[in-house]
Amino acid sequence: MALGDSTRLAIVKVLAERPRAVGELAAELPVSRPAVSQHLKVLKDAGLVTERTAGTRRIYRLNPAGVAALRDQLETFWNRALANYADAVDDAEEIP
Amino acid sequence: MALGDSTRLAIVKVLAERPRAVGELAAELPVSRPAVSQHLKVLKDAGLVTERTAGTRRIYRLNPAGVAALRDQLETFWNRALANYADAVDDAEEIP
DNA sequence: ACGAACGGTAAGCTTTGACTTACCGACGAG
DNA sequence: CTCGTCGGTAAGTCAAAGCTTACCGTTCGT
Repeated sequence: MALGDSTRLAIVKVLAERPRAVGELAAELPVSRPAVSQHLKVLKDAGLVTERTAGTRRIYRLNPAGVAALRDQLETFWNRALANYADAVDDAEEIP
Repeated sequence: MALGDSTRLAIVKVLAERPRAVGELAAELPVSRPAVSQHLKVLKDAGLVTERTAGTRRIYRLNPAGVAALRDQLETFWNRALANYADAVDDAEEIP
């Protein structure tokens, strides 16, 4: 999972507020700028962020499509898990 | 995140079908039984699974409360992220 | 009571991957 | 044209954590 790393999760949370340049992100996080760059590459490959060039700066923002896709994926998983649990309750409640 | 590891995610997916004993889980995964035990400890501490003793066997199942809690937590995050994106669209669409 | 099955724990190894420093190319300002 | 800013990439280091083997306690069947 692309959000498995805590730094990456922090980046996503910051970008959830508003788009940022790489240097801005690094300034708000306890890691160096290259580290942020590497994390952004992972997040971009995962489709969770998009990049926009503005002069010498690269503005990164969340990709709503990627975020929604991940959300839906998890949503179906939750539903299936909770549905199967409802069936399993029968076994547990045989003798109250 | 407790689901950051792929093996742990696989365990959760298997448990989403139906509860299993530790040995059963290990039989369906490409790792040893002790490895499964260690992952189950993490998942239990995270509140995602519960344990029930049945003779010499330990039956593990998903904890719907923990699953729902994580779901809600992510849900609020998605909503906030997508809401902020709607605001940011204004900047991008200034000059079509 | 004894043996087998089940599973948790400890110890150690190994590997993954996150981080830093160093370097280089791209772009804009002067 | 040149300098400063911004940021991606490479190389190397290091610590976190996942996996295995070995061991032990617990429980059930015979």
